[in-house]
Amino acid sequence: MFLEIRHLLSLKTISESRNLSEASESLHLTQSALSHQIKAIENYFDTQIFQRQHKPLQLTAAGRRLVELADSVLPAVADVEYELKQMAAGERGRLHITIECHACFEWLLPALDQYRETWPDIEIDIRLGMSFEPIPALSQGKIDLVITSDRLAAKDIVFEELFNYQAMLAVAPDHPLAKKEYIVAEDLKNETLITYPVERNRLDVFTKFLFPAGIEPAATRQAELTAIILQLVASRRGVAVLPDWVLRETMATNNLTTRPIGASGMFGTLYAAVRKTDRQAAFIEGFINMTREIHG
Amino acid sequence: MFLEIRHLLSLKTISESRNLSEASESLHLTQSALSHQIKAIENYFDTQIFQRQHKPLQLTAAGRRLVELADSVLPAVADVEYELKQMAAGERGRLHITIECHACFEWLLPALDQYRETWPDIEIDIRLGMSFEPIPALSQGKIDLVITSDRLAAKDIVFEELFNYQAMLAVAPDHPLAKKEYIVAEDLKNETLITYPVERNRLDVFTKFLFPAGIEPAATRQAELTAIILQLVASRRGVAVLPDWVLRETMATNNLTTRPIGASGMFGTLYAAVRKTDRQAAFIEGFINMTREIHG
DNA sequence: CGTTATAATTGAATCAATTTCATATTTTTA
DNA sequence: TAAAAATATGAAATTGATTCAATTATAACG
Repeated sequence: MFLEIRHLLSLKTISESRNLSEASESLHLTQSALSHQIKAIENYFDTQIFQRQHKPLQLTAAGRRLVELADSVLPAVADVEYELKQMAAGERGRLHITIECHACFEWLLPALDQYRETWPDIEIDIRLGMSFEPIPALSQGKIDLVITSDRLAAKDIVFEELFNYQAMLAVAPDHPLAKKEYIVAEDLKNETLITYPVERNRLDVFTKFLFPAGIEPAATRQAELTAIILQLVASRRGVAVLPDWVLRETMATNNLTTRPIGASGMFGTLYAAVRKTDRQAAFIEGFINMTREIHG
Repeated sequence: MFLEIRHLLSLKTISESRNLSEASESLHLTQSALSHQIKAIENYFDTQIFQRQHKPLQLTAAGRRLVELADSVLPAVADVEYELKQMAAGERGRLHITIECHACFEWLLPALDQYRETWPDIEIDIRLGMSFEPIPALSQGKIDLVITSDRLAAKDIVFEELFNYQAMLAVAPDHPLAKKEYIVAEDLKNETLITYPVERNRLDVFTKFLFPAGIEPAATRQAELTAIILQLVASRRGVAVLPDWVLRETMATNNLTTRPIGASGMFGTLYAAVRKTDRQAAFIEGFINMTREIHG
């Protein structure tokens, strides 16, 4: 490859000018530089590009082919350069989010609708993190943001605290447990516990509450969607432990009561994990700030 | 514009290699050069292109966009470079021919069929030269070859002799003039002269034969096609002056007799006019040699 | 977990290429 | 035909890219 973008730009400009001197001005070069440039191209290809000795600098067939190339290449390059600058400014980018907690859909989906308004050029996608470990995937650039409650060690990743939540037991208003001030592990011994379909050791109810007390619920059952879980609870088919933000909004409409887990409550924190290199990107900042505001 | 083809080529190669060193080998550069090149791009756009600190050198979103650009730009550039080299070698080019003499169609069209076989990548076109002066058009690159019998002065144009011809009077075999050894101007005083539809001063019969003798034919009539002229002559609707090569082939089939013009005959030469810069091009040489052989 | 091997970065020096400057040549215009 | 405008050219200067040598980082291995 001999040609460079520079050559194409010069050629294009010359073809749009009446003479070399005029072209050289708009290119911020001397006319001599252009003359040398053309000669170099003509030497390399061993063919004329301009019909010399004619007033309105006329292209030869070879010249026309080059200008044609310039016409297709230059705009493409200019576009990409513009896009890259936008990316660098954080106005454009990819935000592929993985969430580990199913319940997060409840606030994430409406939040993203709002986000899209401020960041129209960010390519958003959400994946449920099951088939792969999210933090390595983040390191490798397969995804761009992980919403998680585990702060794992990884040197090129930062964890930004989004908000705290309290896990609450959701029961039907006429359920016996609705009368208790707070729930202890033994209370669940005779209950059906409804959870999202994930491993037990990824559920706080088990890891932080039932396992330590050595208690096993009477039965467990899984449901994919939060709305289904809430309906099951309302119709007294079981109880569920959910973050307070899910329940706060739906308590009234779904006719539910919530009770704290344990005497001092069960709390957690949600983090946004991002690559250190992305941390300062405007569209990442924007996402973090927005979610903090929503839950502030 | 900051990006150059060089950058795109490096990027593309790196993206297809396992590491910088490997890429640098196929690019015939040191790995240091590549490292500097990448850094320059990253500095300019203020954004990462590769996910560092990971074994299989992984592209960032920005990097992917650049490789995408390279994928579209590099083949286009390579194609044009190849085409230009072909053009320089004369294997590819444009041969837009203008003919001034209508009769030339008779040998030109079959000749071009033959030419196309040897020069498949030459873009051929024929135009009847009426609306413009052919030699300036040639200078300006609007056309590439003029077939003419006038050798006009023009400094960037060369005239290559193709072949000589004799202008002959075509008459029906039982026409009184068929018995004469040769034709004198007065012989046409009582004849209908059939010509191609062009100005008189562009017809040799008038400029070289009738005007000097001050003779006007009894009538003139025009016909576009040589075949029509020949038919008209055969059916004794008039006489016509045509180059010998036209008549040689059709004399037998069309039942015609030919007679020389003047005691010493009327001769002419056909030239191919081309730009000096094109003269050496293989496909121009090819055209000239072919027509010379046909008429040799 | 430290050691070795491999790969990437960095800064300085070198080398190559492009641009400018000054001038000559060519072409156009009056 | 002279003057003006445009282009071409060669040498010097500048810019920019590449290499070299050394350092640092990363992966591989015992």
